[in-house]
Amino acid sequence: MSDTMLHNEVTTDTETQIKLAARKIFLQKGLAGTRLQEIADEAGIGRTALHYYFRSKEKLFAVVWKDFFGELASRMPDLSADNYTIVEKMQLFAGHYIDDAMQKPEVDLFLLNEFNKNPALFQDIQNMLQKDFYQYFKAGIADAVKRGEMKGNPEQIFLTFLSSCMFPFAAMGMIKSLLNLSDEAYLKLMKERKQYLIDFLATAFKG
Amino acid sequence: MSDTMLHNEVTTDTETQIKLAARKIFLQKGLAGTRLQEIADEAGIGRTALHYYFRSKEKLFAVVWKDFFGELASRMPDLSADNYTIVEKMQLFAGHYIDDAMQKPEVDLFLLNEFNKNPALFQDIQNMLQKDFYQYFKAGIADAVKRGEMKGNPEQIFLTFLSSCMFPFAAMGMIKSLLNLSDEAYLKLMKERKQYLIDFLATAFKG
DNA sequence: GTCTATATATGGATAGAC
DNA sequence: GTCTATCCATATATAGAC
Repeated sequence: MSDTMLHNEVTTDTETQIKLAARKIFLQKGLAGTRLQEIADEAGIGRTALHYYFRSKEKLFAVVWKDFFGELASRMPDLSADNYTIVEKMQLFAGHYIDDAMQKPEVDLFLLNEFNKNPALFQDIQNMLQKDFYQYFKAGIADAVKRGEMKGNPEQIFLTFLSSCMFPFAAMGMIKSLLNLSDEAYLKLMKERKQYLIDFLATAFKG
Repeated sequence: MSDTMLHNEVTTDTETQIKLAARKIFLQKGLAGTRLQEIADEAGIGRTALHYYFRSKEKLFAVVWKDFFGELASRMPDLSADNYTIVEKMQLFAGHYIDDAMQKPEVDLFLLNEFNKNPALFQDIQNMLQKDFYQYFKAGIADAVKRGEMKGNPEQIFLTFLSSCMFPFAAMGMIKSLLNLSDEAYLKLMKERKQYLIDFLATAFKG
């Protein structure tokens, strides 16, 4: 309680430790699968002390979820410049996405699960990147279709595009089993996938 | 205990009821997320009575998992005939896959989760469809690449192919939120996707 | 303000009633 | 053979100790 501690706390204070621990466990196990005990152990704190800092498991999850989503914006490169074609923007996005996902491959399946179980979570982040992200690409794709540069329903094209980025990470466990890959071999495959996807996107939707 | 009941039991006996209930709940919630109470309620039986029919939760899951996988073989059309090109085989598979997945769209995310959490589950079904399924398509794609009919790494092509079939169902919740779709609109989009994918696969990997 | 002892609920499994 | 009363472990949350 000394005055000297008042505004000097670094990012290693208890509250931050808890947030980091919670983030790690929630990402691995999801909301329902996470036990507060695990978070407490990871944070090096007593189990019930968590309730002092965050009233409940749901409250803690809500905080982590918001932090987490702000950070996810890094998967969205700056596409505001008009001197890119929609295909180039898709290539840019795919490249950024894979670079980022390779650092935290658990994120993709986590997102699918939490959105699936709790659609309300989407409301929380409407103002962040998601809604714009879809409308942005859909409009660009629709334009390209009109000009005859792409073939097919813009919604379907968008889904195929998103699938090709997200699925290989969301399905990490299945892919490792199915293709019989070690952790290293899997990461190598994902690294190769960056260039593959950029090449693929250049022509895939021309029809 | 009368003799008349011995071999006459239909598929509505308690054991079958439990299996059906377990299948439904496990698919929705996964192994870890499922509470035996829910299965018991769904089956109209006491909670602890489950232990009489199936010794433990894991045993019950194992039974359901096997049944479930046998049934999944329906997503694999007969591709043995040699008079199909690999592209035609991919189109056939995609069509069957979407028809089947529309009947039970929870299956895809369930599979991703269970394979991710428990790689050992894969061993159980090695003799069924999966291993062959991958090697089969990979070999066909590699041949097409050699002949110059396709461009790119066969593994990446396979991943993109699988992504385009599986992801739209695995990400159902996210897609409904992101595209702002009702249940009906989502199913309509998936129905359209069948023809879209068949058209897409015809040219997507030509490079 | 920070954390712990304790309460309450719920999950799964066993032993044994009918 | 079928199901229930009960046990034990674990989960979250509160009240209160320091």
